[in-house]
Amino acid sequence: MSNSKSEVAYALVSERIVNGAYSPGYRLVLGTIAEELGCSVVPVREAIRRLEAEGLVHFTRNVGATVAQVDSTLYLHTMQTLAVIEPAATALAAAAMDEAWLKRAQELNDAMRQCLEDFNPVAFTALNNEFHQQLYSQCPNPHILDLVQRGWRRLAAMRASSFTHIPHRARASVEEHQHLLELIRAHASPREIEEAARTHRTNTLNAYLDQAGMAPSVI
Amino acid sequence: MSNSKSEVAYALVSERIVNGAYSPGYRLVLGTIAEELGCSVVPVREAIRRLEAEGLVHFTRNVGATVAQVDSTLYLHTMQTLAVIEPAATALAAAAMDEAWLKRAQELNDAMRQCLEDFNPVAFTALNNEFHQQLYSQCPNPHILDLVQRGWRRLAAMRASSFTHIPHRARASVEEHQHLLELIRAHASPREIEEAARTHRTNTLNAYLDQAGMAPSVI
DNA sequence: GTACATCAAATCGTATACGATCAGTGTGCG
DNA sequence: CGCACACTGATCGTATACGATTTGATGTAC
Repeated sequence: MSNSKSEVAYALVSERIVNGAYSPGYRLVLGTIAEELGCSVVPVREAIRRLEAEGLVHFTRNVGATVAQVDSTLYLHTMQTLAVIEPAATALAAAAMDEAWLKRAQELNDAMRQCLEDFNPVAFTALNNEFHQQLYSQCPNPHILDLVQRGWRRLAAMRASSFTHIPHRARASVEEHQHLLELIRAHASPREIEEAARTHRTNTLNAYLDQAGMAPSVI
Repeated sequence: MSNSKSEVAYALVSERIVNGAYSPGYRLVLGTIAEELGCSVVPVREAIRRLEAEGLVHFTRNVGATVAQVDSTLYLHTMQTLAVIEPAATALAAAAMDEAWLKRAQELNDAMRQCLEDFNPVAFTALNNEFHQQLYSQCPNPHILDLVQRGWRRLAAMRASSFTHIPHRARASVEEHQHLLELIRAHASPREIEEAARTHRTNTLNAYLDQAGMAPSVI
């Protein structure tokens, strides 16, 4: 028995938020979830508080928890944070990347390119997530790695509200990925790699901001 | 009654860790803390889990919690994370900085310079913290701001082993602060400000690493 | 003397119970 | 007719109780 009940509760609620079963604003009642899980409210409570700390749910004392509402400001803030952290994680990870890792990343990006031909945006998004994870997963700094993963989780949670639909960025993304891979393959300096990764992320963020009629991010 | 008991417990334990009353490795027993607070273990448990999420305590299932051990690796990771985030926070905050804020920051740095003359390292460290907080506190992105504050809290918790060991950095710090202030005053680009702030932090980190006989940080 | 099984104390994990707090609703008064 | 206030149902916050797990020690066999 490796899992405590509070971990089970955490996994369940977390999963449902990320895959959209609980949409933003949905009210999370401790008693109801506990009943569904066949346990008492105590472990559920702990799970909810953990989710609150990650920003996936909003919690008000004596009132209860709801799945975090997504608005463009929240998206901006999350994406901006990721724009700072993920490139750093990638740059740190680059040193630890061997041929096998690079090969896998290259395959993922090639598959993304294929998705462009096939007009398959769902697969494209999935591959995009996997590609980025492949790049930063070797980051030797666990704090930074953790922050990046949290950021992506939050983005995944708000994917349901179709914030990430910026189709005309897809082709440029693939090219920017390719450039990044070539820098890593050539053992470019960490700063160059970080710079390229940040440009990639900032471009995506600004494409969204532009579409929403907002000013571009200063970072 | 604005504070719940779990918040009180959180504040108490947190305070004791940061000010050193609970030193690293100290065993945090739920029942004992609950008794001291005059409440049951449930709120204490929640507080401990929150502290775990922040990295201030280490928690093992069915065993218990201890104050996080500090080693040079942990210091490196925390400092490296801060080296990525804090400069970004400062750059974002720069746009929102008015004259009053700049003036206050200048006063703090001048006071630090005075501490150099007076050989007052304790006051110097306190002013240093305040100076940095002054810089990033106006950051309009609450996620980034939160991450920076958590980083500083962790450093505070391990302060015993950090800043006091690299006194020769103090004078350079003041000069780097001054440079940063001048960039902000001149409305330099966010990237320039970020670059200067990162150089400042990386220099401090590398001074520590060098002294510890470790290789400099790649970021 | 060492290795292993067994046991007991300490501590955590969770269930249940009850008091506290809040949002919504209805009623009385202005 | 509108506002203020008390009431009510739902839900959270915490106390208490007990079972589950770990750890370290003790005893026994080899």
